[in-house]
Amino acid sequence: MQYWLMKSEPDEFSIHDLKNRPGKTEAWNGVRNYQARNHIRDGMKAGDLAFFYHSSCEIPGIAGTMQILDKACPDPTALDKLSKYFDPGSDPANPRWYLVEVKFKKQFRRIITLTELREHRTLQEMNLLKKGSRLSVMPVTKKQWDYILGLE
DNA sequence: GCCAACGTTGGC
DNA sequence: GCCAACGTTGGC
Repeated sequence: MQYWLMKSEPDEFSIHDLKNRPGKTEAWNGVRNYQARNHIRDGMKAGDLAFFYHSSCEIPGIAGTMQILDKACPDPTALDKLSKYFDPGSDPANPRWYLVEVKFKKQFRRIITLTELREHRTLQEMNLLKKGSRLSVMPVTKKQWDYILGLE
C-alpha cells in the first residue's frame, strides 16, 4: 500500500466534480510528464490512496482523498485527435502515456492550504513543498499521509 | 551530447 | 498578468 498526491486544477476538474461523478470514479487522464507517468505506470497499485490537490487556483491545497482502483492502463486521450491531451508522437503499439482510475474517498471539511503545509517541519521534505517542484503526481510517505490527515 | 530557445507549470 | 523554475525540442 502506497500513498500519493495528485494535482488537478479545480476549474478543470475538482474534488467536487469527482464526488459527483457516477460511481464517484474518474479516469485520471492527461498526465504528460514522464516522471509523473512513471509514478502512475510503475508505482501505483489497486488500493493505494492519494491526496487530491487543487492547483493553479485561488487557494491551492489538499482538498481530500481518493483511492486508486486498478493498475495503470494506456491513456486513450493521447491518441484522440480531438482531445486537448492528444500527443502526435504517441504510438498505439507502444503507449507513451498512462492513466489510473480513481475513486472519491473523502472531501476534507476545509482545504489544507499550501501555505499551511509549509508551516509544518514534519512535512518539509515533501516534494510538493520543494522550490520549483512542478510534478503533478508524486509519492507521499505514510508518515506525511498520517500527519496531514491529522491536520484536518 | 551540448545547449539555446521555447513551452509549461503554478504560486503569487 | 508576471515570472521563476523546470521540461522538451531540435540544430549543430
